[in-house]
Amino acid sequence: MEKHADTLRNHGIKPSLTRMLILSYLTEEGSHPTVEEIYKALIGTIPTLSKTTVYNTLHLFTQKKLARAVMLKDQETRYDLAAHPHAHFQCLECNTVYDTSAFPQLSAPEEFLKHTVEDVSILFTGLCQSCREKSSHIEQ
Amino acid sequence: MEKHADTLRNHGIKPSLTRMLILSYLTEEGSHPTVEEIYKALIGTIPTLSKTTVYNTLHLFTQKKLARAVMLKDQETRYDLAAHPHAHFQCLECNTVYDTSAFPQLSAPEEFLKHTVEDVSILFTGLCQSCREKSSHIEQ
DNA sequence: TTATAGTATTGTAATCAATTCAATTTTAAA
DNA sequence: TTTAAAATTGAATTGATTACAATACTATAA
Ligand SMILES: [Mn+2]
Ligand SMILES: [Mn+2]
Ligand SMILES: [Zn+2]
Ligand SMILES: [Zn+2]
Repeated sequence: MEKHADTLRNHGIKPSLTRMLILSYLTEEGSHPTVEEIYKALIGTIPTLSKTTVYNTLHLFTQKKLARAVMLKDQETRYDLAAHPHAHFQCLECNTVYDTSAFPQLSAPEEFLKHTVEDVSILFTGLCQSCREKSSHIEQ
Repeated sequence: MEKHADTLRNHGIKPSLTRMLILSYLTEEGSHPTVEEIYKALIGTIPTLSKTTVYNTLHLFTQKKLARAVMLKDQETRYDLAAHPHAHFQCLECNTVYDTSAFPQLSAPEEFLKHTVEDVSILFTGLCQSCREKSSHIEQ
């Protein structure tokens, strides 16, 4: 838990209990959680927790480059820690999101060199292995 | 106009006037328009146009691979023709979206080979040239 | 300790893009 | 023309997000 307090301080965020628990959830529990998921996961531990606080905290984390909003084919915003940049694959059938361990090698387009590129998001979409096997089992 | 009718037919879409005008707008007018923008642009020409029809049409175009929903840091979904796949750069200051002429060379992550990848989205974000020049002019 | 100011958290109301759905209109085939 | 299917409409609703004012908490100075 002190580890999370340090992480917060390192990003210029004062470590409150709520903030530590949200960081803890992002670090150890669910992957790419929504505000709703985080709220439901923590309301047992922090009975006074407000959904607005979860929104506020994630905005703060994002601003301080501790977390980032993942770009996915979803209506609800999903969040990820910013520490290890990586690409995503999202299955359009079951909506599962898979991570890459490393960031894919990407040659920057010359046309964008005149701009100041701060970040890159890469999302692969398609049918995941599990869904493909299921559907090939159904269609004889 | 007959060109757009052909394009629609080639994608298995029956060419109605509304659909041709929406395709025309995507092709010739604004870049990465929202539903709202398309609606406002066409309501003069089709006074009975419903926003629901614009939503329906864009969903149909997307399903038939004629258009695609562009993934951007925006609350409103923006649309693009699917014909020429390309990456985007979005300025976080002025929100302008720039296109690449070609799709950046991207080595597919091995971890995703077991899935069936159907599409890839690439978004660069940062500060565009114009905004950078403006801000460097202000700060002496 | 107490007062005070700044920060964090809360809860309600409002916003707004997107969807639902039943009614209506249009189109094309019989 | 009749009829069925497809396309379009518009009102109501959903649901994520934001705005905002009230309350609670924290830290520091008197
Ligand atoms: Mn991830
Ligand atoms: Mn584009
Ligand atoms: Zn799947
Ligand atoms: Zn800009």
